[in-house]
Amino acid sequence: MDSDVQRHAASDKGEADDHSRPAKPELDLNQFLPYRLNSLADRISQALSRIYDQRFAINVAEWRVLAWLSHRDVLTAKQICEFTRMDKARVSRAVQSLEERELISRTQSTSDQRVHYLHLTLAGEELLGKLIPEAHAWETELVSTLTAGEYRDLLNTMSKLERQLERLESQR
Amino acid sequence: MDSDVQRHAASDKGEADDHSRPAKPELDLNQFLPYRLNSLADRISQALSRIYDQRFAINVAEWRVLAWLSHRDVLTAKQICEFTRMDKARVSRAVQSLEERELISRTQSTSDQRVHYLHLTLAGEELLGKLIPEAHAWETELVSTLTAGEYRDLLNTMSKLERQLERLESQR
DNA sequence: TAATTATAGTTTTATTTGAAACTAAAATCT
DNA sequence: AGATTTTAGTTTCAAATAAAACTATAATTA
Repeated sequence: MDSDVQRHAASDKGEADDHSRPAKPELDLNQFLPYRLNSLADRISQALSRIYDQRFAINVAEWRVLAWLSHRDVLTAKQICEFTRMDKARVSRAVQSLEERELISRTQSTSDQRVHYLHLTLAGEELLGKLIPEAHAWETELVSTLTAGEYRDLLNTMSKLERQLERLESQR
Repeated sequence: MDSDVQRHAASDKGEADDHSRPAKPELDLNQFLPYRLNSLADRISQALSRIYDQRFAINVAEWRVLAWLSHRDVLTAKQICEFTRMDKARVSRAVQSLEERELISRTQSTSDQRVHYLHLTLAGEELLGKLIPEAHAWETELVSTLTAGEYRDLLNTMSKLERQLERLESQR
């Protein structure tokens, strides 16, 4: 394959047989999981966000808020931060814009004046009624070349990586 | 084949008998590949970029440029754009900053005054000499819970998705 | 109960980024 | 050859974002 890529150490640099100098390090980004994962995710995200954006004028943050609300009915901004792992400022802005467009509404908690319960409005549900099937259809097309087993394994492997990430992050 | 993947579109909600109100759409983001992939990639990228950033004051764009140069010795900015799929402005800035720090150097092509050949300086190689092993070690830890087969399958599946993405993108 | 600390959410500030405009050089066309 | 278009790379501009400061409430503690 990419056999000859390996070669070309620190070769022609002149200091010739210098012992102290470290061998030329090399990294094939295409074999490097973080890079591969990131660029794949990026491409997918961009392709999909074209749907959100062009057809519904929704950005990714807004889409995530809506999607979680479709799933959980009532949530606070804090919870959305946790679930989506988005920054609270980003969530705050998404919520604000969705409320302005009356796709969601907020009701202040009586027991704690700081928290606001978020829920979809009818308009929000209607929008999701169109958007979700489209998103699903797109995903289906994307994964249409995978077998059911491959798809399942992919999600499983991703879960494993997530758990390991959890461990690594808690260590530091 | 990809049987059960198909399902759960706008399926069970049956616009059936109820005429006026649309059935409540629902999406479980945790089962939605684009979301899962994106948040996993994001977390990995962030964790890893802490290494680049804290220990070497390198951002992700710069890291990618360096990594490709470790791999290919001499590249133009254009090529780096293609390989990394990064915006040319972003590449331009990364190159600029790396050159200022003398981690890479540029030599103008004699045959075409517009292009500049980029290559690592000795300092750049030295930095990579430390950074690459660390990045590799981190990746190894990350995937340490996967079997060799799982890891291979993951990369394969990702390649499939990339190819499909290519197809989908060329269609539109 | 008063003072301190923590929490939910917003706003401000600075940075990052992509898109578009731009520059200079090359390639193509007439 | 001169005019037009393309290309490589940079700079400018506007939008998105994260981090930090901030506001208002609630919880803790002394």
